[in-house]
Amino acid sequence: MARYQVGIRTEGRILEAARELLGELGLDGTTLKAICELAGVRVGSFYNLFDSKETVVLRVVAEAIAAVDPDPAHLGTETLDDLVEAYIAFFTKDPVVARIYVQIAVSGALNNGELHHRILRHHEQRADRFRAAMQRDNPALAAGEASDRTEILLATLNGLAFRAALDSEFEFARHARAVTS
Amino acid sequence: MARYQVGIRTEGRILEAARELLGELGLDGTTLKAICELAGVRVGSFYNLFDSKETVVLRVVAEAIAAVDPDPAHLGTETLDDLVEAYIAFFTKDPVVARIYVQIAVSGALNNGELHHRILRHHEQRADRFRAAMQRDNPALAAGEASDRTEILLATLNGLAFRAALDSEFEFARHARAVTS
DNA sequence: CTCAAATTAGAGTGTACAATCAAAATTGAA
DNA sequence: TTCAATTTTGATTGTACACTCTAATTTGAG
Repeated sequence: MARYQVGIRTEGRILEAARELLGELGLDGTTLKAICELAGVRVGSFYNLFDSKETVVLRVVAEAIAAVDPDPAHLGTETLDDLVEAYIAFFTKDPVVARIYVQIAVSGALNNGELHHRILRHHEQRADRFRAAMQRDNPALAAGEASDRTEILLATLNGLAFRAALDSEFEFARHARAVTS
Repeated sequence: MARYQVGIRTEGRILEAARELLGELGLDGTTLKAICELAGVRVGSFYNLFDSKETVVLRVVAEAIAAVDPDPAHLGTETLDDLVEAYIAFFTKDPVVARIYVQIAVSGALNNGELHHRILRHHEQRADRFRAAMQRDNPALAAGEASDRTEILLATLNGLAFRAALDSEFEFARHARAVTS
C-alpha cells in the first residue's frame, strides 16, 4: 500500500488530463485512450491506479464541487446566500463539468445502483446544508416547511443550470439570485 | 413516396416496440436489435423506415409529450394550471420516458448540434405558452416580469422532475403543485 | 546494496453496437 | 394482369470502446 512518489505524480497527471479533456470534450468525447495520451501514460498504468474510467470522472467532478465549497471545514457558519453563490460558481466556472454531473446523475441512476446511491446521498447532504442554513437565517421556520422550501430552491437551481446548459446565453446567475431575494 | 399498408403497419409495430422497451429498459438498455426482435422485423426493414435509432427514440418522446397536451389544437385557452398539470402528467405517467427526454437534452446538447436546436426550440415554445397563460391569468403583469417568472417556474418543474428521477419516492406532484399556489 | 513491492509497458481481448447493401419478395394502382 | 415502387431479408461491415494480462522495469525502505 505504501505509494511510490512516481505513482502519485502519474495519478496527478492522469487527473489533470481527465479534467482538461472532460472540460473540453464532455463525457462522451473523452476516451480513456485520449486521457492516457495526454497524460503520457500507457493504458496498463491507468488501470494500475484507477479501477475504471468512471472512477476518474467522478474524482474530477467531486473535486470541482469541493473547490467552491463555502465551508470546507464544516463549521456550520455558511449562510443560504453562500450556498447559492457556491452553486452558481460551480456551474459558472466550468459548465461542461457541471453538465457532466447532471449527465451522470440522469443516465447513471437507472443502470448503476451504486452510482445512484452516491448521487442521491450527495443531493441529500446538500439539501441538509441548505436546510440548516435556511433555519439559521430564520429560526422560526418549521422543519417540514424548511424541508419543502429547500427542495424547491434546489430544484429551481438545478433547473436553471439545466437551462443554462441548453443555451449559453441564458443569464443563469441573474435568475438564480432572483430566486433567493 | 406512396406508402404501402404493410409498411405503415410495420412502422407502427416498431414504434410500439420502441415505446415498450424504452419505458422498461431506458435509453441505454434499449438496443436496435431488441426493438427489431420485439417488432418481428429484420434490421434492414427498420432502416428502410427510420433513418436511425435516434429518430425512433425522438418520435416516442415527442408522442409522449403530445399525449398530455392540454390544448393540442392551439386554441390558446389553456390556463397556467392546465400547463403545470400537463407537465406533471408527463413525468408521472411514464417517468422512464420523461427521464430519457432529460437524458437526450443533457447529453445531446453539446455533441449534436441539430438535436440541440430541436430541444432548445421545444423549450422556447413551451416557455411561450406558459408566459401567454400567465399573462392571461394576470393581464397587469409586465412582459419582462412574466418572462422571468416563466423561466423560474419551468426551471423549478424541470428540477423537481430531475429530483424525482433520482428517487422514485419523491413526491413530485405535491411539490410541483406547491410552486404555483 | 538488496529485494520485495510498486509501477509501467503495450499488445491483446472482448464485445456490443449501429448501420449498410444488394438481392429477393410483396404490394397495389392502372 | 402487369410491373414499377415499396418493403423485406440477413449476412456483413465497421469500429470505437473499456478493460485485461504478463512480463519487464523502477523505486525506495532497511
